[in-house]
Amino acid sequence: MDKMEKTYDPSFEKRIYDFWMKGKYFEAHPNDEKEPFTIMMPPPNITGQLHMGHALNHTIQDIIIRFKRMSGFETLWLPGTDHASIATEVKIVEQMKEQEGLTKADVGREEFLERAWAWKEKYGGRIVEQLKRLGTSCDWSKEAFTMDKNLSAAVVDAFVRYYKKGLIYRGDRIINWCPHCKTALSDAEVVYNEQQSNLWYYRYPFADGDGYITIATTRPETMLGDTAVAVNPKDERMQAYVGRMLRLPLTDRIIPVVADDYVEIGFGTGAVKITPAHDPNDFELGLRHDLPVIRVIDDEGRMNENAGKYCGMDRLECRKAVVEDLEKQGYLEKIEPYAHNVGECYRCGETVEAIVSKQWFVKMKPLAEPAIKAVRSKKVEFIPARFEKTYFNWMENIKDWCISRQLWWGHRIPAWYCDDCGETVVAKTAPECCPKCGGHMHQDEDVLDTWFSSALWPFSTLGYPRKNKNLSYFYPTSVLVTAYDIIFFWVARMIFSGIEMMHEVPFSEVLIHGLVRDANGKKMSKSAGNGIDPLELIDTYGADALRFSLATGIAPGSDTRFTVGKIESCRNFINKLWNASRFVIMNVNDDDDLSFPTRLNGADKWILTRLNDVVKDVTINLNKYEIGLAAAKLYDFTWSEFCDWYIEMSKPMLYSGDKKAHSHAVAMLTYVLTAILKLLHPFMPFITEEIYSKYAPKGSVLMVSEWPAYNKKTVFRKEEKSFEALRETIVAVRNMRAEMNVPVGKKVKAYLIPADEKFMRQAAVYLEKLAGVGEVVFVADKSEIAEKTVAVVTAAAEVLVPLGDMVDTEKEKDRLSKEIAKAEAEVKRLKQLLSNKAFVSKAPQKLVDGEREKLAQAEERAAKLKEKLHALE
RNA sequence: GGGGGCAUAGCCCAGUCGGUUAGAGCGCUUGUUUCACAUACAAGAGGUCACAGGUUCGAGUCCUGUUGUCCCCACCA
Repeated sequence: MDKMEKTYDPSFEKRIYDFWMKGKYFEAHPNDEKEPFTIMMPPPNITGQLHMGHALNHTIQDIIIRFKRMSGFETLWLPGTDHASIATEVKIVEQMKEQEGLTKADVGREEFLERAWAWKEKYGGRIVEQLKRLGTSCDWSKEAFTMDKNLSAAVVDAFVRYYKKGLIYRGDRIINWCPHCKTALSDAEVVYNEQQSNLWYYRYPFADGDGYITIATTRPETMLGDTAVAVNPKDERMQAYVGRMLRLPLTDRIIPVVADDYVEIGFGTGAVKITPAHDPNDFELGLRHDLPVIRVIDDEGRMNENAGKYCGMDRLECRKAVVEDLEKQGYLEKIEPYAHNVGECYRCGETVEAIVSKQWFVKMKPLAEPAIKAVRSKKVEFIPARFEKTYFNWMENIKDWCISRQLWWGHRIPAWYCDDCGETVVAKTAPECCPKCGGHMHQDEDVLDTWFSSALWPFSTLGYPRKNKNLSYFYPTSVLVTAYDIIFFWVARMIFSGIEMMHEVPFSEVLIHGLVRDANGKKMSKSAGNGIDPLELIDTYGADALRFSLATGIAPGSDTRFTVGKIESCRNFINKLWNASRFVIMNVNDDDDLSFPTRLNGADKWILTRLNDVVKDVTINLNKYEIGLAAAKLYDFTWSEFCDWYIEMSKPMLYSGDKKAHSHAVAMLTYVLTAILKLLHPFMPFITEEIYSKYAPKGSVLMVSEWPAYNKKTVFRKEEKSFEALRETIVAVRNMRAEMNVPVGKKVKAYLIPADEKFMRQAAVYLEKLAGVGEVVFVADKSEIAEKTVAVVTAAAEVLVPLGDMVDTEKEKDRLSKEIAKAEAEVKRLKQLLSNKAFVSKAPQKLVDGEREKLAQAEERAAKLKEKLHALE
């Protein structure tokens, strides 16, 4: 046996991980003898560093995958990273600017991409190494990157197929534009934050000089692009104005007053200025009324030539100027303070502009329909189910997805345009010349939304579009594990992509977890500086402790707070396991026979019964992804039952000097310990493997061992009950000692009137060891006892302890009275319950019988206690 | 505007098909350096399960409403 240190020290974790890697235990291969179980890792961004969110996400996945592996599945957990188009590009641009004062334009596309790949080489590996420290059992031989050759092939394949089916189109639409990143964004990439601003009221005069109409706006500068004013057709105040023309202030443009339901009668003045080029609603309204679209803001967020004298100004600067000019020229009616939501770029925080621009879009309606059906028909199940609502709400109201990005880092759009005739060709490879006129063709400059490639992740990582064994064996995958904040970005898009491309949903279950918050419930973020570095926690407490602290007390879909106290208590639990194991292992002698004992004693039968129940429950919990419940059960069983009771009960046998008894005890201890190690392994893989290696047969590896099975041959309900009663008795004696101030070390004598003499004679040794009873005298009748005693009454026995001078009659009377009151309250409650005819007739018979038995016990206990009290008076 | 979560011990949270004495952890009180572990052991205190109704033999759990709180979506200028 290896020597084990007194205190658990997690420094062996790296050694264990290397051992697993060397053994290739993480690798999965198509195997027709086994059922596959597949998880696709949500690929972290190459720019990312491991944070607590990753730690939680990967801990959950690893628990599931290790559990399934031990349960006999061919388990594939496929890891990888995401090129994170915009996030990475933003970082590289920042770095170039800071370090060299260079811009993208300075270096050019080719050199920029070289830098990006260099960045990927340098930082893409960083997060992978960090993941390994957590103990993740992914198949690293299949590690993927969204811009790998074959994954890029999948992207092109998907784009071309969508295009040919008419599901991808190019057109002028209003899109979200980030003036800082200088790219289009999808709706999902815009976050809204409330800002304090004003509502400006301006008078637009009628062209014929007769009166004016007042409009209210939050964006005065866009008035330069106004092409109409709209009113509600039902608005009686406005009806006379419809069809009349207005003279747009600061310009010489004449614009109409149009009627449209979009305008809310009660808001503002009831008249809205319409800027089709810079507002999504105005754009739609403009289409309905065939209004001109006049762009006044350019890609940099500056006013363009259509803005007349304001040309070249930044849009915020222009706002000031326009506000000033309108006031000077007498158009201002009033200004009211107003709070409203402003869209910001999810990557850089810049205020997003709505701009009309030519972009590529995915037509969503035809894709959304089958994706909705798949969830409705439970082909894909969300856990917890309430997230289906979020999903439906999004899918049912979805607009077309803008997928082109004016960036360089990403998958270039496989579209070519003819220099001469403008013909568009979408193909997997570059056309040599224009099929129409033979002219030269150039490729679209833009790249695809990074989420376009992530949407294909469940099959692109398995080699699609190449037909191969991995793809047919491991697809569709089993469960996707992710936080709720990414359902729209990723989960929804994987579902429709999988259905469209593979004709099969990408996964049958989506396990949603929450976010890791700080001790005060705040979201951890870099800017707030309240993030905790998981790597530091691993250094201090070990990966096992971090994992267990994240796994315990969590419920699917709910956020969890992380505190240092929590990880400390988990570390303490691991230390407990370490020391319990150390105790077991150091008691194993070379000549001990460790085979399972043929004759079991009462304590054995009790712990085996409890173990079976735990195996059963934990297996059910894990199959239902109830990770927090499973963890709590194991914590409790290991500590409160195995350590606190079974190990203590094994000591008399271990120290008896009887070789056979010693063998028996260590055989049982190692048997239960092994089961515990297996059950805990998914949660704390390192320490369980390490402990197991100290005593397991050579070559036996815990992580690929078999998951414990419920064995009804080792379930003993009668003994379980007897032992529960014995435990109760021991606790009651300890309690009595504490109350009567009996010194800890003092052995007392006890008269015993047992309920089951045979059982108690066997169990008497535990009273001595665990309750400090030095001498047990079995008596049939209390008349045999002459001394003054303190009485403890339980279902297992009456225990009468003479304490000599320490017996204080008054104190004992008080104590007994309290006990009697408790017992009588119980009797009263149960009598009431059982006198309820409806309960007796309608409740399950088993429950009623149980309550009857409880009543009988409580009555007996109360009677005995009263007798004792009587005797003292 | 629409949707959802949460409200349980001093604190932070579990609580599975509704089952009758509501559980951990931390903290608190008391005692213990006992031969696996003081990162420990033993004993204990501490709860009107937000509030009001309802369904049920039985409700922390299901339904309705109220209050408080957090989040997501939409974006009425």
